[in-house]
Amino acid sequence: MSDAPRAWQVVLEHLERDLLDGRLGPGDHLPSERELSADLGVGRSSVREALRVLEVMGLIRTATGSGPQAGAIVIATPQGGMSALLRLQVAAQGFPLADVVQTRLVLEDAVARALATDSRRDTAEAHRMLEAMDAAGLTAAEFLALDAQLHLSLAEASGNTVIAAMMAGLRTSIESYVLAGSARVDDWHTTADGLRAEHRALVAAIDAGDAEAASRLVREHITDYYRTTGLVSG
Amino acid sequence: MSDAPRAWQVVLEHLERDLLDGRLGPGDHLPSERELSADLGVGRSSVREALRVLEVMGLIRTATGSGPQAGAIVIATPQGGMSALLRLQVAAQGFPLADVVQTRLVLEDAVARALATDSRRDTAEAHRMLEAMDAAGLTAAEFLALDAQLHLSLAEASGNTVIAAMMAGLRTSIESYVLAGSARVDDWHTTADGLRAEHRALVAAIDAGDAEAASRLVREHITDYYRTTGLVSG
DNA sequence: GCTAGTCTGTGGTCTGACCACAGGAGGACG
DNA sequence: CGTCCTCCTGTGGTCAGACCACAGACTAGC
Repeated sequence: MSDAPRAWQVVLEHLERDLLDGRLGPGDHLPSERELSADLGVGRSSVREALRVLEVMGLIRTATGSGPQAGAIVIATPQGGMSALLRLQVAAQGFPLADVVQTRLVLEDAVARALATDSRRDTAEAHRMLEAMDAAGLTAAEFLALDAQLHLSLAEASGNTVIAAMMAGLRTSIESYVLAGSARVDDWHTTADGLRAEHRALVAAIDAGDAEAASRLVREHITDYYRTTGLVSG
Repeated sequence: MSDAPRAWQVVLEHLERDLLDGRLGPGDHLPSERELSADLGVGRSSVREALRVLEVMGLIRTATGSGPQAGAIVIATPQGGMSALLRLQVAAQGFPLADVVQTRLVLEDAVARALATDSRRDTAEAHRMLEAMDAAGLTAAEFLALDAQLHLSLAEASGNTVIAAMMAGLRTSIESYVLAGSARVDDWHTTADGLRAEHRALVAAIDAGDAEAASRLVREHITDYYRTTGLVSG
């Protein structure tokens, strides 16, 4: 029957259980590869395959050498893993671009509403991004990078780590398409000015606590960009 | 200098480029491990580490033997990868439970609204789940499994593969907690009846095209469960 | 007490060797 | 001629062993 658990799955499940049961937590060191190999009765290469998965998913980081920083350490940093997953799925055509954009719309809308109705919101980082985007001589790539950071800072300000990670991942997964879209715009300078104005209006609405306006502005902002660049019909 | 790209990253990036450039697509066979190893000038073990990542993320499936079904084949099935990622991140405490629940609320709300306003919606599968949940003698685990399928079928009916995958992943990541929550309920039978009624009301609102009611019902439905089971305060 | 060299253990990688498996090619047989 | 059966090939799955680079600890020497 299916009583053939693959060796690397044994390792992965063992480590997952250690995480769930609290034997492992953020900052802890994993046993060394050779130790895990011996303990679980599998080859070291199988251990490495499992560790590789955890590393790409952002659960651990590895370092060579010795000392407190060496070895595999649990660091739950979800954004990297989410970005990798979404980017690869889009590349493999598992996620249509339109679905990614629409999902971003849903999440951005939720973030804008949540922030506007949160009296303890902190939009300082977002304001810093707005300032940075005013700099003259920015290339489209630089501008869009700051644009991404602005949206991400809003997501992080909302306090929901899952949504922030998903937003970062969604953005990463379509980064190349967004950049390609900017090249299709005849007058990038004018477009950028429009984006700047939309950003300021959005943050202003959030600061004012106007959830409805913030929701409307963010949806228009995103929809407009994808329509003008022709990335997504509609 | 950080000019030390790790061998498995070379493989991963090579394959990602093949996917992006269309040289690889769903259904295609990857070169054999030994061939990739020779072509890229890395060891076979490094190739395997990269393939393992792609497999866990749901991008490929591998099979031994020979013939058309053997080898590594591109299959972009996002739900498995998303589930694994979210489950592990929750286990590693990268995602607080409350954030997962809140994100689910946002997505379910979006799904309910989208379905209600979509004239071409197909809720047949959801109705089948409703029927199945009426069966007598269901254990809590069985009931909750059907519950998950119901919500997932709604997400899939909305047509957004990204949201469907995220919902599946979010649900998986908190599956054990949801089940544990059911054990805390004094009178599960009554609770299950309440859930049945809420489900039917939700689907009815969707079928009636009443987005506002569907939104309100789904939010109450989810919030209620987590409050009664004491999993999330508030 | 300080410095410089050595030692130890880590991940990173490669090589080679098996195994189980599934299908195809070919021959043996009716 | 058709059918069945055996062998062969190529695949992923796994393991063992061997290096390497690295970073810190440890130690001998000054």
